[in-house]
Amino acid sequence: MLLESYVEPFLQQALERIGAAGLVTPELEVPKVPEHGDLATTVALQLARPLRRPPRQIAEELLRHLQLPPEDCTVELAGPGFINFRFTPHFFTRLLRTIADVGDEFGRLSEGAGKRANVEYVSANPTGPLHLGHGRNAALGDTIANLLEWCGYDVTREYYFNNAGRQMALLGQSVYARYRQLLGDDYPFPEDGYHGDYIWEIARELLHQYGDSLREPNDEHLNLSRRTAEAWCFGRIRRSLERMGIRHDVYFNEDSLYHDGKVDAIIAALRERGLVYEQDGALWIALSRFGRQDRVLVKSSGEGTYRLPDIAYHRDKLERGYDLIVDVLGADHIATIEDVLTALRALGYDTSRVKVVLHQFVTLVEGGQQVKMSKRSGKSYTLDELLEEVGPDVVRFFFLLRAPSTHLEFDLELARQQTELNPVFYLQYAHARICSIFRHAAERGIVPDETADLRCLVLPAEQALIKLLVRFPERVRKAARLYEPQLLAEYLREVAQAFHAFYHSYRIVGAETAEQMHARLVMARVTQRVLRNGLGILGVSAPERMERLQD
RNA sequence: GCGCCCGUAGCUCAGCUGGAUAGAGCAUCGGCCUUCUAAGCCGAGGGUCGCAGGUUCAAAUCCUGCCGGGCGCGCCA
Repeated sequence: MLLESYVEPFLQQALERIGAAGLVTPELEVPKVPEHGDLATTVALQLARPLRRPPRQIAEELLRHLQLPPEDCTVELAGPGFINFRFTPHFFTRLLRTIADVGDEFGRLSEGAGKRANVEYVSANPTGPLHLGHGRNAALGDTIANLLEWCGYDVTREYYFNNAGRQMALLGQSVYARYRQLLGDDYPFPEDGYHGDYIWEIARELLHQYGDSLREPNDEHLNLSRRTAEAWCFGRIRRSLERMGIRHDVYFNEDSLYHDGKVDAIIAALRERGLVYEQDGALWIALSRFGRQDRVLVKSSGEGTYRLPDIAYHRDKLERGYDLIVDVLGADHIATIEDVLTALRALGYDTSRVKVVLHQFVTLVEGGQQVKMSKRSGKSYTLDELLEEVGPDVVRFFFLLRAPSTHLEFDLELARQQTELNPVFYLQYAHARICSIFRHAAERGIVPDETADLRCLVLPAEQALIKLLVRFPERVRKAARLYEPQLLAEYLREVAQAFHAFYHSYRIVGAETAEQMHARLVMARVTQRVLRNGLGILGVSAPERMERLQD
């Protein structure tokens, strides 16, 4: 961003001089190989057609009009018509000075300042412990929220709590059945009941609290069983999330939508616009008018389907006036969320503020065998177990390393095995190393000079690191705009790599001159900030020291 | 059958709104610790980017078709 904004005016001017302004939008990109410079543009190639001239000739002419100060940047023509920009070492040390002066909060952006964003994530049904798929959703959603905060948004983290409907009744019945069985009664277990071990646990709690006083299977007792189960599951979910460093600002209860009339209001609004009709005793929403399928909103039993409160919930979020609403959802919600948004558009809402981030499923592999995850059968591998085995940093990083749109194969054996060599340690180690350098300096009574002259940082290893450091804000922006945290994770790996490489070849505290030492300390400080801030966005800790594993 | 996603190195995956020689980690092989932490550094091998067309000066990237895998498509959530 810094480099681009420096070049753009010069390029624009050159385009005007050759009479090609407006024909194409001049784009600048970072070449893949360093030999091609720090920035490149393909405008000459793109202009070949409209100008009906060979691209190299256009490039040559542009080159004559590109008047960049040679002490900052040199320009060259390459290949079929690329124009490459190469900035001078001095230019980069000046940039380093600029970003060093920004301070600890380097990377913060202001484009979202004054705007409010709502990020909804996890939103797992309170019918059991979280499993791995929820873990991915949690890591992704929380990181997206962090990214938006770094872009300046005022972010609300929200959990939509599905505590109404048939599934909750079923959960209560399952627990009640186990409770009765604990009492030694031959009580039938519900057909599609929840089979997990935790159901027994909740039943034991019920027994512990109420003894055999709930033996009569009436509504009150079943309701009590349901509420106990709900509270148990919710508490367990919150504890799991807290272990991952996640805390939502708002827990939105589905049943509140029924209590305060928001569900009825949706029906009334749809009816008013003629968007619903009755058939077979049920109330349908006419989505086929908008290229989708008609769906049942209210069952013939009088109960609403889940789509109904979902619409009410999203309407509520829209009416709360957020500038941006992000839904982080598993791939199985694709059809549903489209129905919801279609319904809201039909009601006259502008849904362009809603961004749906879909992530694919997590498949669990153990010993080359795929493990099926099903909550009802109770055979799922829980997020807690994973957190226990590899720790929160590894869990978060593992989930964030993949693009949301790709399927994530989670190999349990590999995860256990790789605890000691997980890529996350690579980043943390670079941070710990820098902390160690500052400790070392302090032990020697060295006070880093934050205002040091940086012009001596001209070695390739130093320049390579600086070039990466100046890109941090832009990478944050990009990861945020695309909702793809793995872009940031990959960038941080590059930064760590560049620092490790520098560290291996050169000394900081033991540098040849004091000037060099202080300049390198500034560079190390900025690297430390980038790593700490970047890891913070990913929700991964930045330890000040790490134990040596081998000798 | 219809919809969404994926197919890139032995394995798991990056590849930025099309760009110059396709990358990383792990695994394999070879070097490097009297030094601010070797959870590190340097190097090597390893690819018909699923297949076939199309658009383009330029395709892993965009379009179409096919093959293979995942997930949805309920008066379940």
